[in-house]
Amino acid sequence: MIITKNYRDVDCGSLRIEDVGKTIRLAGWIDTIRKLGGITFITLRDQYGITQLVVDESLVQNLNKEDVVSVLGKVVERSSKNPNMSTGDIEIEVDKISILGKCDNELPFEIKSSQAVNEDLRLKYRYLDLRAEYNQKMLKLRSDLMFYVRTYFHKLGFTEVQTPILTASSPEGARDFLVPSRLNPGKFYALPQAPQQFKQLLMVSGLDKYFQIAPCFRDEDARADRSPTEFYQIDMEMAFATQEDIFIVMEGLFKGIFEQFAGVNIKTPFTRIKYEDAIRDYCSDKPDLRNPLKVVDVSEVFKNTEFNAFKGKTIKAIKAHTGKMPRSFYDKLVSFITSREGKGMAYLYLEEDLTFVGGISKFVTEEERKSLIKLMDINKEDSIFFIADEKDKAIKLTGALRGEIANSLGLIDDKAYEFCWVVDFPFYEINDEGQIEFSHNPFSMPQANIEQIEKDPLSVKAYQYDLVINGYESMSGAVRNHNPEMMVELFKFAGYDKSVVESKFPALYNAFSYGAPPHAGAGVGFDRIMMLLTHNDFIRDVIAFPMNKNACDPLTNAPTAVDDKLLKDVHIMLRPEE
RNA sequence: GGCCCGGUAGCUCAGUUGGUUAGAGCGCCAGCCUGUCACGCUGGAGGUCGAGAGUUCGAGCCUCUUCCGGGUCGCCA
Repeated sequence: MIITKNYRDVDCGSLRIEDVGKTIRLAGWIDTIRKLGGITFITLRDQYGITQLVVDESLVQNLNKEDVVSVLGKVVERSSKNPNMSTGDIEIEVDKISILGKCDNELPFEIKSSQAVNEDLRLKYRYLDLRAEYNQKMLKLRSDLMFYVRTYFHKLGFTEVQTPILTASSPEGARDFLVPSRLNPGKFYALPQAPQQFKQLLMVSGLDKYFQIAPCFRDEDARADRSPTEFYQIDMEMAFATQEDIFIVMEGLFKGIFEQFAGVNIKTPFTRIKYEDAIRDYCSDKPDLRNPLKVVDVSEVFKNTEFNAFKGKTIKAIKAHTGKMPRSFYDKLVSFITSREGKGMAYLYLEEDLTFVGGISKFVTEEERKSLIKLMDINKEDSIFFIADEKDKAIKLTGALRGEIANSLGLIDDKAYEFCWVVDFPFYEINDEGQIEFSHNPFSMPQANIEQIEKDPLSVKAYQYDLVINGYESMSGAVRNHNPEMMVELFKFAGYDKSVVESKFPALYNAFSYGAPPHAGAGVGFDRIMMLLTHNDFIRDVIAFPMNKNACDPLTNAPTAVDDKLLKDVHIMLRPEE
């Protein structure tokens, strides 16, 4: 490691007992000042650590916490050592203190405990927030992770390519961020949602293996685990590759990352779950496999029910060993469901004598009771939770309920990592208007030929895969369709004619008719990996300068209004809000 | 855009049924203190209770409007 030496000889984390006797200079921020009458202890902090200074009363006038200072002194052995500090065996007897940068203002919050502070204030003073030890570690981890990823792909012979930031708006996917063109009045660039088309063009260009740690931009609303504006993606693509080739490369990457940075053993190959099985067993296409609960469809059991809420509905059930629980336990789950616009949640509890009590027990016939116990393998002191609704909604609500039940029963080991591939996504789906549309993206390769697709489009799967870690979709990819004629046919089933393909994706469509290799690839959410490694549920906590929920940056005040002249340059006139 | 939660000292929060001068911990300032390491002890300063309107003899507390922040659904790979 290099350390600059104009203001200091060593950093604040490296002095040890064997340095005793040296005269030395240190520089850093004043972390704490503890005055004990004639003697004062100061801790000096930099990125690398903390060193204690012993200072005479005469030298500490005018010193504040967070002043940046350079000190000259002698390393001495402490009379009372601190085993919790790496530099705890020694301290510096200070002869001279020079102030390099004064901290005149009272701090808006205490740096050590900034994690507890209102996020908006932390973001406004992000440079102070970042001084905290946990944030210094986060920045270092991000850097080390980036380096690890680059090294991994370089070792495998991948080539990193920078693709454009100002590009064309694409009609699929999320809302684009637009940039007006000064030289082309009335026209706009779009920031890329992902380098998707460019990396496929690189395959046509003859690049065998591409990767990039790419900024991606999507103008959609934020979530705790979703950045509202921009995020980084580990983007990769390989020519002459199949789904299996991608899995081998990416399993190696994830195994390496989690073994190196989380210190856990990762077994490969990862579990694979078909999309339809994930929906059946977990009511989710991104199942958290740390959660042991499974879903059972019990619509058949209740096909003759007299219970109004169940009549004619898709009924999903989850069994969990709860023991006797107070009414409030179930009420909380019911309100969890109703807050998601579910009609409710029914439940039953199985007593020692295997009779149902509570909830909807009086509506359950003897025949239904027996079928349920058999079908769901229910034992005494289990609860069963039911969601009854239209099919899609029942699946959505049950998926969420499965997580909520596990959380409230403490069934999830928050230090564990569970990986699974979700594969065989459907190529098409049917929308609310009864029309066939692409379910994922139209450029993935179907697992069928055109004749088969024509017979039953909705049954066709795509070579489309996600990697799910602890319920987070952490990677998504596909084998791409590199055959332009087939692509035109596939668009036809979704109601688009050839001209749509040609006009919406001109570069890709044209390129594919100049000799395109079969290719496949993936994109990994870099920030999501950071969240998983740090066991953090908030994406803004793993980004150096994040924006808030409303896509504003309290530090720079972005976005800002601009001078009329600048607007004129780019041919823009603002329309007043209603 | 919908729903839920929050906004009281620099920070984190408490504040009862609407009732006297709105409190605590941390931080800050001052004094004491020579082995602390979240130092300790004593004292002090510090408030437009997010904003506006209403109800009331009286509002931090009730009602309405509005602004700001967070979570979530919609949206989003």
